[in-house]
Amino acid sequence: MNTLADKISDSELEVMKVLWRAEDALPVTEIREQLQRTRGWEATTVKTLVSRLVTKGAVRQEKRGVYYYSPLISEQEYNGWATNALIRKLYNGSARELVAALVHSEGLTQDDIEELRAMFKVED
Amino acid sequence: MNTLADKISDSELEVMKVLWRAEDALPVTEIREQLQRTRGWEATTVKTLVSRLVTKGAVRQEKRGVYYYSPLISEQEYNGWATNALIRKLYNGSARELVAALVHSEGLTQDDIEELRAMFKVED
DNA sequence: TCGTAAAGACTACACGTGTAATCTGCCTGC
DNA sequence: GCAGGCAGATTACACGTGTAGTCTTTACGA
Repeated sequence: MNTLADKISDSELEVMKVLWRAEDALPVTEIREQLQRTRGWEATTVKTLVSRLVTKGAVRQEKRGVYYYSPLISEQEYNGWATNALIRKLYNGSARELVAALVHSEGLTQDDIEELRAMFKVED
Repeated sequence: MNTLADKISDSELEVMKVLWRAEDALPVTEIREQLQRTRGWEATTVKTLVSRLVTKGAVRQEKRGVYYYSPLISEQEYNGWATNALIRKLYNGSARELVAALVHSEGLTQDDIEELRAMFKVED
């Protein structure tokens, strides 16, 4: 229902994405550098976001001279939670309804549909 | 990108749902009654939410003695926008990725999958 | 050795949101 | 005609979020 996941804000999510992409823990300098380029954020902004994530328990902080940060929740977990939240909010909790809506509303291209059909064949 | 849709808050969405379910415009009294039961909200809370929706342009207000309210955006539109926002935020803009994630993560039951397969067959 | 820069902590501040209370004017029933 | 109640407008207020600035400590280079 309400876990860590729905407490991560949009800006914080950008930080999570950086951490998810990294294979190892990152010092804030690294995170900052990426987000400075991609989002134009100031160093302190990034620091604030990282701190909030630590407080929320979504990111671990470990001291190796300077602090290094690594995610405590995986991208799959997060995406799963967020997606389920949407499904509950908009589609009466039915994932099938969501997919049906996508199919009927041009959210999917013909190619997507081909791929998905293949996927469904494999699934059982 | 950013339309009306992403400006409707969670509480406001509850109001929209009431309006979407109604075939005709509703006076605030009606809306309030439903939300009082289902959500336990005070009358003024409901009024605030409705007003904010009017300000945001998501709901139309017309005076028939007392004010009557009706949605200016449909549930399909809204769901479409919100779903696409999620897809952009979490799945690199690919609806197919979203569906793939659902299939792989037990979001769908076996029955759902059956139904979806049928749906895909019909789709082309 | 002293200044300067960087890391980290603390503070800031406006805006949206959830959730309401209060005020004011009007209509209705006694 | 007066009181009470309801519609509508205005105000409230704490919390999260986006986006930073400032203060403090520490280490390094000149």
